[in-house]
Amino acid sequence: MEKFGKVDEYLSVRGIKPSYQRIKVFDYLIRYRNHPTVDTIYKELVGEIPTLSKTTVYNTLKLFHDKGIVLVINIEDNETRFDADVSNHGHFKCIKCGEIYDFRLEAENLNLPDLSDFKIDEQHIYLKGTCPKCE
Amino acid sequence: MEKFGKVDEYLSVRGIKPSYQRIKVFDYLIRYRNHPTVDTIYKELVGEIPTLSKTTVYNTLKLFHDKGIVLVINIEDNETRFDADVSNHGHFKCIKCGEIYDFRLEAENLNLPDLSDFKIDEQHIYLKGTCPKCE
DNA sequence: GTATCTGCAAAACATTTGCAATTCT
DNA sequence: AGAATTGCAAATGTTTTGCAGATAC
Repeated sequence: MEKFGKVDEYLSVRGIKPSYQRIKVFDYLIRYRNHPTVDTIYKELVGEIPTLSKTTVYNTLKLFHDKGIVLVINIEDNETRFDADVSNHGHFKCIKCGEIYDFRLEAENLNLPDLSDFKIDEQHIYLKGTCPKCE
Repeated sequence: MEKFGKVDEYLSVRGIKPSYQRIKVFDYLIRYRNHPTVDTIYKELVGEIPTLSKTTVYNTLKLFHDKGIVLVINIEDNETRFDADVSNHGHFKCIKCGEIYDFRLEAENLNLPDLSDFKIDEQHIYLKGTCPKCE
C-alpha cells in the first residue's frame, strides 16, 4: 500500500495525531479494502489490541471522515461501512454473497442533467445485483 | 396525482389489500413526495389516525418495498427514507436545509464501465451539497 | 502539568419480534 | 368463523454521550 506511505505520516500530514489505535484502524482499512463495518473492524482488531473499545472505533472513524480520509458507505440501511479509498468510484453489492466491489467512475460517465445551480460536494453511486461468482 | 389513479386500486392491482392504514401511508407518500422517514410519516398521520402505531408504518413500508411500489433511500446513515416514485431517478440532499431533490437520470448519463458480468438489479445515485436556495 | 485520547457504562434511537386484540369478508 | 392486519410491549442492535482514568507532549 505504498500509495499511503507510512500510515503515521499520512495521518499526521492531515492533522490527525497518529495514536496506536488510529494507526491500526487506518492500517486495517487500507490493508483489507473490504468496506468493513464498525463491528468488523472492532472484532478484527480486538485480538491484537485487547483493550480496544467500540467507542474508540466510532470516534476514530468519525474523525477520519471529518478529516476527509474515509468515505461513509450507506449501500445497505442496516450497516454503515467505511472506505479509505476516497477517489471517485462506485460500489456494487452482490445480494447473494454480500461482497462489495469497487468500480471506476469516469467523470464523463456521470453527465448529470439540470443541476447547474447545485453545488455538489459528494457523490455516491450504489448498485445492487448479482456478481459473476454468484451468477 | 392522477398517475396513481385511485390509491386503493393502485394497491389492489399490485396484490396489496388496501387497508385504511395502507391507503393513508401511500397517499401521504404520493401527496407530499418529500422522501419521509418512518417517523415523519407516523407523526403526520397519527393526528388523523389516533390508533396508528409505528409498527404498522414499518410493516406497511416493508410490504410496499417488497411489492416494488416504494424505493428505500439511504442517502444518510442515520435515517431511512422512502419514495413512491420508483422510476429511475437520482437524489440530491442539501447539507444546509436538508431538503432532498429528485433529478432525472437518462440511461446514457450512466455509462458504467467494466460491469458486463454483473447483473444489476438496483441503482442508487446520491449527491450531497448545497442547493440553489442555500447558496 | 495540561491537553488529548481512550474506554467503560449508560442513554438514546431505530428497527424487529412475539403475541393478543381487532377488523374484514 | 377464519384469515389477515393492527398495535402494544418487549427485545435487539447500533450509535452517542458523559465521564473518569490513561497517555502523550
